Amino acid sequence: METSTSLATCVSDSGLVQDVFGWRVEPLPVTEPADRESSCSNCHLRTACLPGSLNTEALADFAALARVKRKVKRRAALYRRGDAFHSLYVVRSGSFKSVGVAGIEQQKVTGLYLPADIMALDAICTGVHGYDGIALEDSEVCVVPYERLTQLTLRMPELQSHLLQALSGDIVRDRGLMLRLGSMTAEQRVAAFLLGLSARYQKLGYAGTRFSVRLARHEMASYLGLTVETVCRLLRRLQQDGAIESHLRDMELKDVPALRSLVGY
Amino acid sequence: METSTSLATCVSDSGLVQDVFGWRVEPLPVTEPADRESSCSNCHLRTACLPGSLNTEALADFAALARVKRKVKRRAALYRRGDAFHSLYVVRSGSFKSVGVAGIEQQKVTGLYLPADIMALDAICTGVHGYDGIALEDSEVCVVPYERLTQLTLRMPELQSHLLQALSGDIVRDRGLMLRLGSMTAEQRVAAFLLGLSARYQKLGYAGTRFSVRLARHEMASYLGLTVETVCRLLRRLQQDGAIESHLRDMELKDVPALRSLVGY
DNA sequence: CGCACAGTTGACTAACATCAACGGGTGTGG
DNA sequence: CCACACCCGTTGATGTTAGTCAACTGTGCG
Repeated sequence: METSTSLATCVSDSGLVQDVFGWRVEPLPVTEPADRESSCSNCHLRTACLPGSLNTEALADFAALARVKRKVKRRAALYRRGDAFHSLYVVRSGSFKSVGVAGIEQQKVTGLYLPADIMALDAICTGVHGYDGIALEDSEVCVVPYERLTQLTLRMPELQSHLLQALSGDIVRDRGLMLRLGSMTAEQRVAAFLLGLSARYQKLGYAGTRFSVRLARHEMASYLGLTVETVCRLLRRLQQDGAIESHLRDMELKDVPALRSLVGY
Repeated sequence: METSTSLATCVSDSGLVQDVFGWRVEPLPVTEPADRESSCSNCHLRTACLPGSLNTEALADFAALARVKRKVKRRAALYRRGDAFHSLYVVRSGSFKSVGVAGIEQQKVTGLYLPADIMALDAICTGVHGYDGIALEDSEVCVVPYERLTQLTLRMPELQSHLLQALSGDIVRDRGLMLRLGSMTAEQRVAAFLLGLSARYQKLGYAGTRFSVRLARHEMASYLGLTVETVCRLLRRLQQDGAIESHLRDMELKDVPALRSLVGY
């Protein structure tokens, strides 16, 4: 059971798919059509999502395209490194991490995906998934078949524009993280990570000062290019300084300006 | 004068535009139409470039779109952080770096662009350039107006596909660098950087074992998140170990397997 | 209830940054 | 064309940061 639901990310209730305990599990075999009426038109994430501000008829077309949903249990894989790429995935509820390999069997967390984030954009260029996509909690995604999407975008300039923006946005985010990892101290990285998460949650309509980091300490460390111990120590230091309150994965930002000044903005 | 032309990157001979010495120079005021006949159809970079394998008539359309070239003198800016985004740029000859700010007036090199690379993809999502694009030598780019490009892609599925792949490829590269910066030692970063450059030059048809790093030491250091001194020391170490031969910006990879094993592949 | 693992803390170490100094190449101005 | 200055590149000595090793506690799950 996940520790807390302080974030209330509408985790789907009925888990239909069995998962296996542990890190090495098979990807779920097949996609499953959605029985419930869950079109894009009545999705609370719509404005933040790919269809964005499409008009109603265009929205219907897109909704038909993204009709198939898929549930993924905690720790299960949505896709695996090496799998053939066929679809993009939009996080509908829950959260995911992307995991790559760095060096000899060194796993490294390369991305964190929250609701409305698009996964597998990096696989477009090669046709093969370059990273594992692992659910951090019981989650659900909208499956967007890529071939059909690119056909649809030809008819819908706005959608094409959105897709290009999404890809570009990913580049911006990656490059921002690069800047961070390259030339920031460990403390700055941690602070920047928390501020970044806060901003993303705010965009989703949450408060942004209280949230749950869905990553475990070692995942967080991997993501930031640090060790578990230093992450731990730095969180404690930030807490002692009164900048945050942290208990396991629950975070509360108590002094955002202090965090900002740490990062240098 | 640039130190060497060991790479023979067909730098255009006649410099029409005056540049100003130093780091802070004005962006070139206007684009200039190409007088010479320099269509995509007879460009030696074509297969590696955006149009890729378009058929002849489609190629003509694209060539018309990208007809305008622009020369940029060494150290001059193709665009500046904050400039409105209107066009993508494909490097035709020469090379560029993208420079961002990290913290308080800390400049950081975030990208290195060689011939056939597309610049400013990150600006699509915001409509504003997020980084300075600075020529590392006298260079030339093809100007690709973004609005017109997105209109053209609607008629040309292949081109749309190429564009999406290019964007996705950028994500892959960024993420690869992230993996590097995050969890590699300084020596590994340097080795990985050299191997990466080698691969890119090979794709352009060069040998890949002898090339000129167009970045100065401090730029290289910035790009890799290190200091000038450590980059220096590590290059020396690699040279002592017989893995490379380096004289200023001229590099020769003498033992690629050794470099690979350092990085862990 | 107990095991396994996540999280935390402390002592020590290695890696990299910082500070300082110097040769040499490059670009500029005389 | 030459001289000077500046910056690039390099090297050594020292300092600080974060990684490593080890031990312990807390938590969740079987």
